[in-house]
This record gives sequence, structure tokens and C-alpha cells, in this order.
Amino acid sequence: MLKLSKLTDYAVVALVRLGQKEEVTTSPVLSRSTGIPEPTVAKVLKILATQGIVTSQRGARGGYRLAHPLEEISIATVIQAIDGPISLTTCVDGGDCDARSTCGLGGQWDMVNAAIRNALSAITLADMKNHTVTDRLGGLRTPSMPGGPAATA
Amino acid sequence: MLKLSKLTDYAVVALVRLGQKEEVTTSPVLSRSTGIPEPTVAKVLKILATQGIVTSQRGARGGYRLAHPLEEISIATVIQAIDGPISLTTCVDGGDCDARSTCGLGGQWDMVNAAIRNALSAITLADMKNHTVTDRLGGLRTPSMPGGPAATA
DNA sequence: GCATAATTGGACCGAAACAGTACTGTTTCC
DNA sequence: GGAAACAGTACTGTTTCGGTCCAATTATGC
Repeated sequence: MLKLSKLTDYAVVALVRLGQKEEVTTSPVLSRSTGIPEPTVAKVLKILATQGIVTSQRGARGGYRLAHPLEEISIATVIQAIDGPISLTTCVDGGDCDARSTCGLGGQWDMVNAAIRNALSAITLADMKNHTVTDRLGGLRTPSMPGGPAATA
Repeated sequence: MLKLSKLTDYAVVALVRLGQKEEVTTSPVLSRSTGIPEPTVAKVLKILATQGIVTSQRGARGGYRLAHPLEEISIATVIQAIDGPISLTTCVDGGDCDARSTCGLGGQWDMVNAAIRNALSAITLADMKNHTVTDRLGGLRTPSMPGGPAATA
């Protein structure tokens, strides 16, 4: 349902929390601080470490630390790190679309993907922490939007 | 992986094809026309009928017809019809986020959802049919984009 | 008016992906 | 040398998705 995985949600929470501390932080501490179960937060941090979003320090007195300031990490980066590349359909870039010849709309999904990526790249973790939204997004509303369905029809 | 279901992809293809015909069209005809398996296209049309996107005519000589012109149906509408509401996280509008008190970012995901919805609502099925893109989206690239990751970090 | 055929409507089931957990190994500090 | 913490792998339960089948409905032809 166009819903990103819960792991990504956890990742954002953990990263924002991590950005509020200067020293290295361990998984258990982060777990208590965020309310996310220990094994899960450990798994998330592990993935983020492999993607270079956080740096890890092994051994006693080890832990995790942000590799970049919050302002330089976009939502799109986190999503791609956890969930993989952002592409709405499998019918892109040589996918196995068996109806390619008849479907008619060749790579029209690419522009949709680009729109999504664009919107997600414009929001950083710092924007998530602060409750103010930068106006880089055209027509973006304030956090508490009317809530009605955005159906155009 | 922020990927919408194949059903939605099928729905768009079927709707665009349906928009090219005036008279009512049956599932088998649409299946042959699009290359989508018969049962699947039937299921998609069924869902779209319940959502009011297409009108159905039961019985012999029945079939489906578009309820609105292609220009008035946005991608967001189709996605919401098939996949359900567009909300990236479960932690919105009274969701069961058990870490609400500690996570810190109350409804910050809402602005992300709004951005997505915005981008998706700006693209109509007519845009998918024609290979030209209207410039309603700020910074949207042409269909064949470079393809590099949109990571900001 | 009745039988028949065509088509949608709703329910069901198997398969795949995901979230979460546990365990073992490696590294570093005390 | 012992303890603490990350790294990697494997496993299991759950949910969701994709696909299929059968029942309800309506127009047509006799």
C-alpha cells in the first residue's frame, strides 16, 4: 500500500536520536532511548553501517556514530539504504515485463519514480527533527494537512 | 522497497487502454489487448469498479467503461484504489506506534506523505499515455533520466 | 415468458516477501 | 585474559500479494 517498511521508520528514529548525541552510542542505549526492541535496533544500525550512513566502533566502549550531520542525510538515502532502490514498478530498466510490447507506456513510470525520488531527496533528517519544514518542495503543506484524500477525480 | 504492487501497474495499463475505447469493454478483450492474464485483469477491473473509477455493466453484452476521462484520473487515485491509502508509515493518525512517547518525531512523517501524495496527484493517466510531461512538477526530469541514485548524502 | 449464454461479483487458497529473533564469531578495551 | 560490543548468518512466524475458482446477475434468442 505504498508503505515503506517498519525498519525504515525505525532507522529514521534511531538516526535522529543518534544525531542528538556527540559520543558513540551502543545499541542497548539507543534501544532504551527510542523504545525500539534491542535486536531490531541492532539490525537496523548494522544495515546503516554497511551503507556508510553511520560509522561503527567495535569492541568494548564501542558503538555507533553518525557519519554525516543530520542536515546532509535525506529521507531518500535512508529508504534506499534499508528498503533498496526506489522504483515503483518492476517494469523499469529492462525488467521482466512480459506485456511490454502491448502495454504501450514504455518507460512512463520513470517520471513517476523521479517525482517520488525528488520529493524524498528534498527532506532531510534535520527536517524530521525540527518541526519546521523548509520550502524546497513546491506546494508542500504543513505537517498537519487537511487529511482528505488527494484524489483528483 | 517502496515499490507499488503489480496490480497497480496493471490497473494503469488497463485504464489507459480503456480510455482509448468508447464502448464498453470486457475483461477478455482487455486481456488480449494488454497482454495481462485474464483473471488478473478481471480482478483489477473489479477493484476499480468498487472504487468508482470504472463503471461496470453486468450480464451479457456487459463490460467496463471509464467513469471519468483520462485527464481527470491521477496516478494517486489509482494507487489508492488498488493499494489503499498512501501513508508511508503506520505511525500516522493514531496508529499503534508503541514508541510514540520516546521517538520524538510526532507526526513528521505526514509531511513526507504529503510530498508523495502531491507528486502522485500531479500526474494523470493522460500524462502516462502521452509521452510528454506537463511541467506541473518542480524539477521533474524527462522520462529518460540519468538513472543515478538520488542520494543527497 | 423461459431457457441460455455471457459477464461481473465475491470468496478462497497458495506463494512469496518481510519483520523479528537467536546464535556464533570477531574485535577492542580494561 | 576476561568482558563488552559489533558483524554476520540462519531461522521462524506473520503478513501481504498474486492468482484461481465458484456463485450471482443480466441481456439475448426462441
